[in-house]
Amino acid sequence: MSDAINLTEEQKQLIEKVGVMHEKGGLQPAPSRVVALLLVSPDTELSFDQIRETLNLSKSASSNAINMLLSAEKIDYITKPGDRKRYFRSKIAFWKDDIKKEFKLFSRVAEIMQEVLDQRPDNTPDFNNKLSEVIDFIEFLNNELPGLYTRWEQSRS
Amino acid sequence: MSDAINLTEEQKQLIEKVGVMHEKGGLQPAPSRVVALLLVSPDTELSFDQIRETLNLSKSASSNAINMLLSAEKIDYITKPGDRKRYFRSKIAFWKDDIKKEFKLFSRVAEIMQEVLDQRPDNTPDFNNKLSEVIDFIEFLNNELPGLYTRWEQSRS
DNA sequence: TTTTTAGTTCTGTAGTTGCAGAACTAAAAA
DNA sequence: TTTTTAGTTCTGCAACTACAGAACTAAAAA
Repeated sequence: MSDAINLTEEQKQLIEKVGVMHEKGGLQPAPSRVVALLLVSPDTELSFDQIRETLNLSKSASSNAINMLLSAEKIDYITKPGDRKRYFRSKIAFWKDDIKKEFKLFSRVAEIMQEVLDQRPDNTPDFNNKLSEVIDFIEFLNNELPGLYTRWEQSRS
Repeated sequence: MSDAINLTEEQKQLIEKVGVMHEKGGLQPAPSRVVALLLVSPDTELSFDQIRETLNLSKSASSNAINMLLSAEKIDYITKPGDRKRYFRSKIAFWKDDIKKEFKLFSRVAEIMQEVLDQRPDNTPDFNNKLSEVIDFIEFLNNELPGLYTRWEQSRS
């Protein structure tokens, strides 16, 4: 008997689409399919074997993908009393943390660009000014983020 | 005689750092080094052979990297009268276009998440609401972008 | 105590990436 | 006309990725 989740053809295609989206974001194929499944599946908490059999992955690929996603904090799991299995689920609810991380990467870019600017000669002022603009705008964006959140929350109440 | 640009050890290391930054952004190693060189180099307009020899790349790697960056619009080039060479330079001045592109990718994510939401069952309201929040916030961010630019420009005048 | 469960870890490999080196090319110069 | 310049394209390969399959393991159940 199979643990595989029953999915429509549309749902399977959507998992591929969401999967490819995550691949473009730098995630490997198998972990991408796992996060995609946990977004598309009607049941949002799936066991190792449900994931494995629904996606037709080997045990090793499933294990590696799941552990990868756990340590990247893209998924977590719950357990049920009297059941040894773990039930994995998307951490989509913590999307604000993801966006914060994204902005932090942006800030890191600004830091490196500042290093570049610091060592540039003075005889390329146009170039240097443009570099300075980038850095300045990223820092501005970063300062604006908390305000953006509150304005967003106000806008929907 | 070598066309290689004279760079300090610090500049060479900074090119590696900026290069790795671009690799994390999804660019391949050789193109990453080329954009990095065009940011760090005191001279901002470099010929094919200057790039090639400064970075110790083969001709094929240089050619492929440069053409890749040209079609991605990360670099462009100028020519000089009576000189057959092209002089390549960073398009950092058009950083606003890059950020616009970045936000467009974000919007694409929201679109796909909307597709996911559209087909989800009603019996997972918490999950669905969180998905809806993500979509809503990304759309909000997108609408805010023009306003952010003007406020940034005001903040620095 | 043996068996089952719920995975993890190891080994091998097909496919892909990213480059070097060499051959090639089209336009300009000599 | 021949040579040089400024690249481009082709061929081959070493390294890496991403996975399958099999062996293994620790805890719980029988």
